[in-house]
Amino acid sequence: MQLDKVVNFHKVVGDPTRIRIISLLKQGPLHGQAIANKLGLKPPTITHHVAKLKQIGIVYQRRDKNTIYFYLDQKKLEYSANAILQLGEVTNVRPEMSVEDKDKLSIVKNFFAPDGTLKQIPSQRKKKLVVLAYMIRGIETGKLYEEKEINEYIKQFHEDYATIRREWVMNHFMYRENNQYELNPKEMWPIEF
Amino acid sequence: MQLDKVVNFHKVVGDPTRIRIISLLKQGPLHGQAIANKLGLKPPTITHHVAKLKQIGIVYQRRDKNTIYFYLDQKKLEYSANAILQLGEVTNVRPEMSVEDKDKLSIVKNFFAPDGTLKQIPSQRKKKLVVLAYMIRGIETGKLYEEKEINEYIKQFHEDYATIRREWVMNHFMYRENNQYELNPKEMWPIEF
DNA sequence: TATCTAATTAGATACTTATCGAATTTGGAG
DNA sequence: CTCCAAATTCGATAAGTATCTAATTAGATA
Repeated sequence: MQLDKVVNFHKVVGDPTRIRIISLLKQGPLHGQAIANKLGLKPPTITHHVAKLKQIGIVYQRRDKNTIYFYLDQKKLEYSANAILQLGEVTNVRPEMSVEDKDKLSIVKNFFAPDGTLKQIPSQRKKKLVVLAYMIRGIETGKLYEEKEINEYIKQFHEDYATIRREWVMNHFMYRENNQYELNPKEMWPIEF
Repeated sequence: MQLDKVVNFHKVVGDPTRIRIISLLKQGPLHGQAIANKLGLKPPTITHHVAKLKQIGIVYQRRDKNTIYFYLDQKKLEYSANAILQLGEVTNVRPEMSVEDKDKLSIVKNFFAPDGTLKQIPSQRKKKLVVLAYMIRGIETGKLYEEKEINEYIKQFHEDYATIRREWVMNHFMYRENNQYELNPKEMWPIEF
């Protein structure tokens, strides 16, 4: 049961300082000192709170020189906020499919040529999901992609980018909103990877 | 800003015992002792937690003889869980319309006959909302109504029940799902009442 | 009215945690 | 290598709170 996860999400979010940080990051990424200034708090306090927000996965960071920028993962936030609504639901058997790591490895070996291209799209659902998850590794969390970019990226594996792109969206690896694409949090994937 | 409200909601929900109570009540109403037994806790502890759940409006109670049954307000839970997602949004100017109490009173006096029937449906938006909110008093929180029941209820005020029913749904006083109707939490109403 | 049951209140204890100052670490830049 | 700025870790303090027992209240029934 992911009951603990739900509890922890709300415990973390149920703090005025952290809600204010979330509000700030919603407008765009910020670095630690900037957050501290805007909230009238000291850097150690920000580290403390951001650590908790990272722990529940709704904030991630990227480094630029000496400065670390913190980003809000809106999709993950949305997903986590809604988890409480499906507490007792039968559809709670996520991940739908559990596959042994060694099986994943052999599937990948079978379907990809030595040059890294995909020989064919598997027709078996399980194998298809493994291949889809494998290929999506290069897509970054929190980044918005144009359809063109996605297509270009997929071409390194296979010429039929349209099918693969559609499979990604259909199987909740990605999210599509007015022609832009975004990686979904792994919790939404139909398979562990 | 309802920032405090959002914080408080998550603070209250971010506790394992209270999440377990929510899960229990999701399956149907229960009285205090029953909850205490199921969770292996003492009655005072349940009182403590339920008080908090009531305070944020997701639980309400109804008395039957000496026993008090606690109910989960699912719609309110849903609404509150999603509030965090609209934190910085412009649409945050709820309630859309603020009306003085004395104005409400005179609107009600003008539009309702001494026998309690509605003389006519106001065309002015503000007055219409006041009248709609006034008539919905008799609809109970958390109860599911068939369309027929709603119609019968409205007829005590006005013969054109279809229009009034439609107005209630359009203005978020009620929620409709596969031909059943349910009162929305007051936070969703376009007016205070 | 007296009595019974469920619920609540009050007070105590133990545990958690938000915040800060001081010290340390990290990763460039000169 | 040395210096610098940003971030983190550590330890202390103060505030908050989940849980219990014991005592009290609220409502119904006889």
